[in-house]
Amino acid sequence: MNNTSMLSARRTAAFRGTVYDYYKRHGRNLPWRETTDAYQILVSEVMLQQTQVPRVLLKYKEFLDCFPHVAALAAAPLRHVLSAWQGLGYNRRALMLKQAAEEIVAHRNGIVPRDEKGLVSLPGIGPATARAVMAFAFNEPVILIETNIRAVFIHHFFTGEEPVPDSALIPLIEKTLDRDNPGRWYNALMDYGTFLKQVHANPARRSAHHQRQSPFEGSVRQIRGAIIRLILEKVNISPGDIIQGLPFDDHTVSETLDQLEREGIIAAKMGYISIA
DNA sequence: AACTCGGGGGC
DNA sequence: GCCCCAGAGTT
Repeated sequence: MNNTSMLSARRTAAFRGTVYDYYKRHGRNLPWRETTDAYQILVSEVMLQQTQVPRVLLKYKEFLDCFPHVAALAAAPLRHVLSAWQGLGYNRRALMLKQAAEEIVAHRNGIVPRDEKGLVSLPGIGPATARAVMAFAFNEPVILIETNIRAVFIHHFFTGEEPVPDSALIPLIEKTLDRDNPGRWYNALMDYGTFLKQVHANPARRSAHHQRQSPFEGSVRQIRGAIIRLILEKVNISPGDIIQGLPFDDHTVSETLDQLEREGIIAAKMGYISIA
């Protein structure tokens, strides 16, 4: 009952109807759905990696005002990019997005790749982001899997089953894909998945690929975020100032500074720390 | 396959 | 408190 051969044309049509019916009534109006500009969509997809829609809404337009096209982002100082990124978390995404923009300007004539291979070759862009850009910017009929889509297919086709690997979802996604408008279809799936999570225990938790996060309080990533904020506030700051200014273990802060430097997010020069 | 990377809101 | 989030990179 849960395999592809049992997914009849009738059930396929019914499933699409359920998803599209929800979308027509309760679909979200989101700014990145109002454009087909590949750069603007790429920015939204990177922001949305492990970050909820309401949070991205707070920063998206402002970010595009600061960096309206790929050349602007490529040419911008990382400090400005990180400032615009504050509130989104996972600061290295901002670094990689800027590096991707630099690569596009330097080696791709300023044009965002249209194919998965080209997109995935860019820093910070994996298969999910690449396919999302292909679906939403270029309306390509790719097989897109992310947490909302997992929620929908696991809820509808794998009742009570766990764990559910993506390999079991792919044939269903393939079969039910609306090839007349892949972009609209995936938007509808994601909105419907968000809805399902509100009324059921998160079905995506039954994905074989689901992973709980370690606690934030007391974590290294808490320290990393605090360090970046401190450097953005104060232009000339020494490692000692940072260590003294943060309520965390001195040695851990010191090692975290080294880590951020190795990643190319911050730089040490003449006894001062700055954004790289 | 398991772990790390932010930050905040829902419950 | 615990949970999650339009994932990617590293080991």
